[in-house]
Amino acid sequence: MDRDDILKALSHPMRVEILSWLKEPEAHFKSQEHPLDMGVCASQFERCGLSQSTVSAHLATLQRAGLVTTRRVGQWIFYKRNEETIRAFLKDIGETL
Amino acid sequence: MDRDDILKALSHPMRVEILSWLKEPEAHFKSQEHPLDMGVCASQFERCGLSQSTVSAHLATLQRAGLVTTRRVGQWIFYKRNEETIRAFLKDIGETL
DNA sequence: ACTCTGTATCGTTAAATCTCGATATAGCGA
DNA sequence: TCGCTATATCGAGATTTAACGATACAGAGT
Repeated sequence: MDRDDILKALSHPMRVEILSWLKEPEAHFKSQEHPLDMGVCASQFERCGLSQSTVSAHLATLQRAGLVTTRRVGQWIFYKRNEETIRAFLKDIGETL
Repeated sequence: MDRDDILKALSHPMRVEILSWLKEPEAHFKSQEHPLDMGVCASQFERCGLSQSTVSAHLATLQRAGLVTTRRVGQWIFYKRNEETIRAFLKDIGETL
């Protein structure tokens, strides 16, 4: 849990929004072959209007910061919030600020 | 209270550290003519090793985000945490993430 | 082996950020 | 008014970031 890395990751509104969407996948991501509790398929995030490569880069940034975890299933990669890291970060930032 | 602006302001470690220092001014800023509860004099922050102009820019960023307030007294400008905004931000980010 | 789909990576361009020294501005005091 | 101190702003260079299209890679199915 690197606070600076996480704050950098959160410094782009789209990445914050992605994390927020992942709190309630069923509310924000409708049609997906696999059950949503496996995670959300990467391509689903293109609904934000950015290109596939840009979305991929944002997801990679979130993963490097430890805010999401990924799981490959066949040709798909599913993204989930990393609740543990997120909780640790919120605790840390709450004590620091 | 603009969450995106605040997150951008917090995306530089030095600015987070400045806010942290301001939690306990007496612990981090020793000799100052005026009482520390007026705020901390801008020049005090140069102890971080950055140049005067760079420190000034960081302080301006924090102020634009509403994280600190300033008060001019004579030729000095005193910086204080804006506890209200900080609290509001922590509440907001805790609910968003 | 070939193709299709999903995702990552590359290369590039534009814009933003960080840092500095130099300069400008503002207020104090002689 | 002049000089001194504190702070802000300017201009420039270096680095980072964001975005895109194109391409590479990986897995599934034919």
